[in-house]
Amino acid sequence: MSGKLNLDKLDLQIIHAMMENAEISYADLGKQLFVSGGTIHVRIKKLQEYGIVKGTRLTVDLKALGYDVIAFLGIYLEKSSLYDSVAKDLEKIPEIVRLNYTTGNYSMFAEIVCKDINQLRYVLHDVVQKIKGIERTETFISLEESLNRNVRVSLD
Amino acid sequence: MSGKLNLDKLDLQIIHAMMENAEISYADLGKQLFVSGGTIHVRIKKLQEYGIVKGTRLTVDLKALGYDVIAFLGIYLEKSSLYDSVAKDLEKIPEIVRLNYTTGNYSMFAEIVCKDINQLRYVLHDVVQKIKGIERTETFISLEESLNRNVRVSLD
DNA sequence: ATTGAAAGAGTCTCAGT
DNA sequence: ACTGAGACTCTTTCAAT
Repeated sequence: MSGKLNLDKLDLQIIHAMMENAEISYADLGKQLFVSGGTIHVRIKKLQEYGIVKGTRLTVDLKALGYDVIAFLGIYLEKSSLYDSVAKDLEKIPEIVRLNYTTGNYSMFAEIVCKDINQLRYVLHDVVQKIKGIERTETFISLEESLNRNVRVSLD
Repeated sequence: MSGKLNLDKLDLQIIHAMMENAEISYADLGKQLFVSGGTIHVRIKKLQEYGIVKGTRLTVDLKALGYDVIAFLGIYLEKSSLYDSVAKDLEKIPEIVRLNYTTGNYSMFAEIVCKDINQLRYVLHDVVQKIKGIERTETFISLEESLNRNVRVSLD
């Protein structure tokens, strides 16, 4: 299921190109890679079937939509065995957009997007802190996002 | 430039729907929202011109592509005035996919994607640690990603 | 501003190689 | 497997409202 499948150079070139520009047409991408648009189509279909290409996601200007606050949460659990249960509770909070189980200081790491500081305070104090199993959290508010990009996949 | 523009309910409904499913056709989205496909098209063009909709991004299964390690870095700077210069150096590292200037313990927060632990060690020790202005870093390796989604934009 | 239809461009399928 | 062409679908434009 997971692990590396047998992807050839063309597969990797397609992924590489589409991670830089997801909107390129099959015909144009084919020209760039010296194959037909039909071949690009077949390969992408295969990559989707394998679950390697999961889909596309709309990227928006959150600030312009009134979402002014991005924050990161370092979460301490009472017992790390509570991860699954806490994760399930955190997933129910729509403002939480990312959640990772991590090594190091914190048991888990979350990212949260809010309209303003008041909403952040509400979510942290009245929702997150009431979840059973969370001991305490540390909040890092983003003052500026300088980078947010796809990883550059190598061709080998 | 930034700040809220005059977006009406339809604009927000379009953004809301496309953040859940970026691949829906204008015709289908129009049916769902009781307007024509042409209207959807005009609105999306406007949202793109305003820079509210920035584009789409391909999402892939990084593990399947051999990128087994996601880590978060808390970065301490010697002086926080060095942010811009350090940010510029970090941007040159292709494995760094995200960078935020933050309040709290760390001066900045980065996300890094690597093929394996060896590559992570190389990037941290031989590249990141050699950047002028970085005092030290703390590394949080993700053992599991339980959530990675778009924020759910509200319709008001 | 929105519509509906026509033109243009892209995706998808398939027979041939 | 890849190609090229045809069928199909989607995007884009535009005259009318």
